[in-house]
Amino acid sequence: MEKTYQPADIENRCYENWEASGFFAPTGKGKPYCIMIPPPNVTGTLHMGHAFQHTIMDALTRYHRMQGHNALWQPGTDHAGIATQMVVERQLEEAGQTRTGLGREAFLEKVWEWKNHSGNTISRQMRRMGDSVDWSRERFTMDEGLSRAVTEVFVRLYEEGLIYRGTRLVNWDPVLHTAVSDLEVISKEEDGHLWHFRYPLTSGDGYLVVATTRPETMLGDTAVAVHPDDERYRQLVGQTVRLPLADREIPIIADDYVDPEFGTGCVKITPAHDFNDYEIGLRHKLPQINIFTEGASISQNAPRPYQGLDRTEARRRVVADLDKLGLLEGIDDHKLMVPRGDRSGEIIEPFLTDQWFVKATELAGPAIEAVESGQIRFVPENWSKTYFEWMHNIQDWCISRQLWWGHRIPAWFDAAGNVYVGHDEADARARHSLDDTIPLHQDEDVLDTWFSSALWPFSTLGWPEQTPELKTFYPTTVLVTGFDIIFFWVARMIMMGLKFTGEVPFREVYITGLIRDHDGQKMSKSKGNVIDPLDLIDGIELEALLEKQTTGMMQPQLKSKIERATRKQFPDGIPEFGTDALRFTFAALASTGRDIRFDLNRVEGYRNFCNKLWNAARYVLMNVAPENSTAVRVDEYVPLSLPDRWIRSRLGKTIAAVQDHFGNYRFDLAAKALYEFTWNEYCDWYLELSKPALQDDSPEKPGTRRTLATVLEALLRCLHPVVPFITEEIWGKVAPVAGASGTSIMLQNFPSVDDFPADEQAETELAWLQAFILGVRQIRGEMDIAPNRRLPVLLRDLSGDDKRLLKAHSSRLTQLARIQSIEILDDDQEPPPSAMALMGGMKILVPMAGLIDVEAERQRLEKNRDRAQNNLGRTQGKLRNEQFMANAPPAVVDKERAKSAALEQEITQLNEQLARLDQL
RNA sequence: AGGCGCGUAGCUCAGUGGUUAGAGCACUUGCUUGACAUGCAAGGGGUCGGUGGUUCAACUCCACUCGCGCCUACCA
Repeated sequence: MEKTYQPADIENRCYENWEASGFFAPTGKGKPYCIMIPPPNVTGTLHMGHAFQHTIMDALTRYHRMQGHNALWQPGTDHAGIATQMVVERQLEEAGQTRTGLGREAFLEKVWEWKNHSGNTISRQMRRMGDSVDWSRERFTMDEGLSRAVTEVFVRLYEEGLIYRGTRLVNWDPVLHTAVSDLEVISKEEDGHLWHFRYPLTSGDGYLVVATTRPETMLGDTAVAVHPDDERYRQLVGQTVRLPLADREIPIIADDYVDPEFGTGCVKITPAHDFNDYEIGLRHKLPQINIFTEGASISQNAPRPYQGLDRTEARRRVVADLDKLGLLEGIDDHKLMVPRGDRSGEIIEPFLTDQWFVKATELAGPAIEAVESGQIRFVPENWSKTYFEWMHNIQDWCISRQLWWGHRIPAWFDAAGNVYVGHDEADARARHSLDDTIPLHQDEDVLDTWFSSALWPFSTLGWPEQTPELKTFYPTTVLVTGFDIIFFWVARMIMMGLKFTGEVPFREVYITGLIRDHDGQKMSKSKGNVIDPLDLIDGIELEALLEKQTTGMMQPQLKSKIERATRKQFPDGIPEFGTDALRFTFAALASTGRDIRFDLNRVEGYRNFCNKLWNAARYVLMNVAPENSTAVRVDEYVPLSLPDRWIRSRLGKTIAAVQDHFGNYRFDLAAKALYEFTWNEYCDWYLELSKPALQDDSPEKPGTRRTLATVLEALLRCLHPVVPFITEEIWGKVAPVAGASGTSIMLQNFPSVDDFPADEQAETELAWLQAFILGVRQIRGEMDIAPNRRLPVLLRDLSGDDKRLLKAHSSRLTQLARIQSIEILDDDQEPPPSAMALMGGMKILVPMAGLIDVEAERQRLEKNRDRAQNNLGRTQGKLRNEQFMANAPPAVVDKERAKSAALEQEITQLNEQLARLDQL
């Protein structure tokens, strides 16, 4: 073995071997365990959030596979309609082509080409991460099978009246020329203005003042509204005003919606361009005048002078023209929420169009019930509130998109505009008894990508066919995803799953935190703070990293800023950490919080952990490998020493803890338990304790060798779900000497607590040993005595146990504490001036002669005494408190009594020793 | 406006109604100890955001409060 762990060497080799051997496929035996991957955008790349979630899904899958479950981690990707279409359009643009120039069919060919080209990126990343997905079952939302599921669902929902087509106000992206769902609109506060306009009363005397943040929409006003109880305007209700510029007469109406306190208490009503106004318009049967085109310039429904103007230009002209007419009352600065498309970044227009909708309210009921009843459990539980919050206020879901890339809506129109829905054109005709002579054309639009994603848990398993996989793995076990897509995806999967399979799509939803950068910022391309997980695995030079951060930017003006930030954050680029270190980091960061700051130092720490494990294995192999000595016998009885018994007991408790934490999705605690056992117990203590026991003449040698190997072997299995590569590599070498066999660690059983039962006596005795060694080390450390200098040690006031344990373990003590000699003083023997450590009643003394500074020792003892004194004060305070004595459980009182006695003894001993120092 | 979360060591974070509140990183001191300097040993560092309450006992439970953040819905 190499002296340090070199991850790159082994990781690729390992994975290829696993994959080629078919180890990722479900075994077909045992309890089904299934995780559906949240399908990433096929043309994208995996970011840190994916890497994080994949680590968790893979750890769970490997863990359950090792528990003997029939484990399936189902991989796949989605077609990401808008995002992908945008990318391909941009590529066309660079080549001097346009989507419309190419035509639908040719364009789609281009998209498929791009999909095939870039789709590999994700699978390459996943393989590098060690993801044990069943590649043979990989699915894509636009696959034939999944597309059939989409059509089936659409047709059935349509026939049940749960999908309808209608003219509604929707969120319209005027750049992408498509409707988007309300979830795809990001509203942010921006600086704007509030313009006050005068609308002259038709009756001739005076005017009303309305306020607006969007002056250009006044061209489509069809009313002015006031609050019905507003005394100022009550007598005007029913009258009309003359809409300036448009020169239309519009009514003054009364509606509760108006807040009389805000502005002037008069609101202009533009039903075709505002969601609230739209509702008011419906209530009052107002006309809807659509004054925009699909590109948000002024349409022919507006007065001629404004037609064709862009919306921002139209705004300037409207304001200027009103000003000219003396109708501009004033302009105030005003902060308002501006809705922008999450893809285009452009201001979204409420826009009146024909779209397809899902009646979400009807699907929501059972979906709410499924979580309320506990059929689906959110982890952490609190996220169910977010889910309920949204589900109780759910709006109909606009599912049509004016795009080309996606599932084309299975609806056909005749010349009269009648719509016929079916699985395909022939089916549509058959269902509606239309003969072939009637010309039909298919709806041009496609479905929202999330529509197909909502079917993912069952469409990937073959639905609508009743496949064996569906029967076995559905409902799936757990969904692992981020809180940012609870509405987009989780809720919709629950609704669709229940509707079409009658069962929940998953039993549990584990909601992960969001990976943020070191400063707590969300990682995004525009901030230039995204990290490719592969760059942490393989490392990357600063220059290459800068190049990566600043290419393909949407806002090139930020380049220098990003460069500076990158140089500051990663002055030397990123070193190679390896997959396992990254995975361990993700596991360790997976606590219950919802923001996770990614800290490079943590990765480094866990890289060191891998190296520690590697070297522990090196040590074990040096000592157990048959070529160095006789083979370790695992099949016959050998006596086990105290350290052997102790480490086995500790391992058993670690295994139990890890199982517990996996069950509760506390990967941070699992990682911590594994880290602490490996480093602080196995390496720091057991390996050190094994050294004297491995001397040739030691009777403990056989037991120690066996324990070294068997504990390491089991530890590797315990670690494997989190760090698959290094454990596989080491296991291959350790298993044979530990009496284990098999082709791969990933097919072994997870270690069992039963094989490593608790041994409380061994734990107590080893704790004594540790305390002794620590006592001596403390004196050595604080007195600055060289580590290689062997110390003479005197002991006083030993209990029977002390004597017994000392006798049994003096050689261990001598080695680990680097002791020259141990001498037991009788009670009447006056010890020489010494530094002292206390172990219960027993005193450990290190004679000072030439070694120890009296003043330093005095300070050390005083510090210890003061600390003890403080504690004693607190403890005695409690014991003097009658209420405490009366109300606290007896066990707690006893504990305080014992503590008090021990502290008193300690203080007495320390004071005596301090008095001795004074006499020097 | 409503909902949710966070505030613990210099930094990133665990934590429990009753241990001396922990870890990693950083810091100080000493060490090339035959697995590992990606290491070993010892050490310093926190009135657990604030106030009040419940309790024999609060970092932990409750109320209020300050600060930060997120989500949903918004007053034109």
